Amino acid sequence: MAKNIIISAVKGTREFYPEAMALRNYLHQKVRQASEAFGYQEWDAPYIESLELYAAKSGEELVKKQSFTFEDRGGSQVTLRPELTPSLARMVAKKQRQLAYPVRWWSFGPFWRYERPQKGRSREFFQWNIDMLGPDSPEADAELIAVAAKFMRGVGLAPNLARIYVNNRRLMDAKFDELFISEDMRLAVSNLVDRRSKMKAEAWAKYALEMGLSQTQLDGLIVILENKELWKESEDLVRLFTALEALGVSDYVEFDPNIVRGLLYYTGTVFEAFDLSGGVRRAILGGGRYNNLLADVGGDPLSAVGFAMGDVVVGIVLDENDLLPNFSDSPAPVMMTLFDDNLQIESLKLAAEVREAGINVTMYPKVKNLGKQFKFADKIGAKIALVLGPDEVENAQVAIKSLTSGTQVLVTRAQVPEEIQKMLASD
RNA sequence: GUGGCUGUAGCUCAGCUGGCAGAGCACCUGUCUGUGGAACAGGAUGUCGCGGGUUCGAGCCCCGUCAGCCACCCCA
Repeated sequence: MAKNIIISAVKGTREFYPEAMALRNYLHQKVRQASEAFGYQEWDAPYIESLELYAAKSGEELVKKQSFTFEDRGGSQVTLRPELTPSLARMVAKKQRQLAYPVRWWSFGPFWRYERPQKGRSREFFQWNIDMLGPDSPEADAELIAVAAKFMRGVGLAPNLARIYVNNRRLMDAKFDELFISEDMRLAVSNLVDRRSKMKAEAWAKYALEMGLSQTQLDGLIVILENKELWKESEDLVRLFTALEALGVSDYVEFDPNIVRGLLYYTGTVFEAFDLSGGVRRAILGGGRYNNLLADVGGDPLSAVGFAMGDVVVGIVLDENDLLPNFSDSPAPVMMTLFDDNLQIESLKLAAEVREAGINVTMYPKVKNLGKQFKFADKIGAKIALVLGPDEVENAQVAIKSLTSGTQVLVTRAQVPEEIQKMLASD
C-alpha cells in the first residue's frame, strides 16, 4: 500500500498507460495512412510559442482565457500551443517563395488549452492537423473532406455511424444579406446558428429576438436553415459535391446550413464530422477554407484549406462503437516459461533463438509451477507458451502450447519458430 | 470563468435520523510440486480525497480545498 502521498498529475493532463499509448499510436498510424494516401507530408511546429503569434487571429477567447501562458526566465510571454494553424502560417510565410505548391502537410501532436475538463475534453490533447495551401478551388476543399472520409473508413466508422456536414460561409453571407442582416451582426448570428442544435426551438427563437433580429429576419433565417437544397444556389458547393462524388466519398457527406463554425478565419467551405449514434455531441473533426490567414501574419496572400481532429472525442466514439482493436495484448505473442533453476540458461537460449527468427518472446522471470506461469501468460495476452522441462531436454524437444486453444505439440528445437508461426496463423 | 452532482478496499459500489467500515469482482494460499481460463475452502486489504470546524462521538453535519463528472462558455 502506498503510504506516501502520491502527487497528483496536473489537472486535465493525460497519463498514457500502455493501453492508452497503444490507442494514441493507433490513431497516429491511421492518420498517417489517410494523409499519405493523398500525398501529404508529415511536419511539426514548436510546442511553445510566443503569445503574440495567437493574438492576430485566434480569437480573444482562445488567447486570453484558454491558453497555458506563462513568463519564461527571460521575461517573455510564452504559451503552450493551443492550435497549430498560426504556426503553420508562419512557417509557410518564412519559406513562401521556396515551397512547391500546393503545399500538402499533416501533423499529429500535443496541444494545450486551459479549459474546464469534462468528457471529450481535456487540457492536454493530441490533434491531427492537415492542410493544403495554394489552390483555391472546391476541388481542393473536396480533397480534404475525402482525406477525412478516408480516415473514418480506415478506423471502421462507416457512413451509417458518422457523417461529414458541409456548408459554405459565402453562401450564408449572401443569404444573410438577403435578410438585411448587417455586417456587424454576422458573427453573433453565426454563433446563434451554431447553438441551434443545442437549444429548444422556442428558447432559441426567443434568444434570437433578444439579440436584435426582427421576426421577419428570424423567420427568414429558419427557412434558410431548414432548406437542405440550398447548396444548389452555390456554384462552389455544386462543384464540391461533384468532386466528392468522383472521389468516392459522397456517402459520407451531407449539406447542412446549420454548420458555420465559431472560428473567425474561415472564408468559404466549412465542415464538421459527427458521430450519428449521438453518444458524444461534440464534433469529431472540423475545418474549412481560410484564405486570409497568411496575409494576416505578414506573408503574401495564400489560399488554404484544412481541418483538425482531436484524439479524445474520436477515441470515445470508436470505443462506443466497439471499433477499437485489443490494445492490451503483450507485444510478444510468445512467453517462455521457466521450469527449474537448472534450465534457466537453456531457457534463455531458446528464447534468444526464437527472437532470432523474428518472433517476439517474453520471459517468465522465476521458477514457479506451470499453472501459474500459464495464467500469467494468458493475463498479459500472450498467445503461446513454450515449455522446456527435463523430459523435453532429454528428447531434444520443446513443448509449444497454444493458450487460446489449449492444444500442445512437441517439436524439435529447429522446428520451434516454424511451429509458432503456424500456430499464430491459425489463431 | 458560471452553476450543479460525486469522491469509501486494486475495480464497481452499499453504508438508515451521527454510535465498532461492508459486499461483489479482482488478488493471494490450498485442494493440484509438468499444464492456465472452472469449482470448493481459507486469507490479506482502507489516513472513508485532503485540511479545518461542530459533537461525548463524524464516512455521514458545516466551512474550505483538490480531483472527476454534467450543463453553460468555448471548441478538437
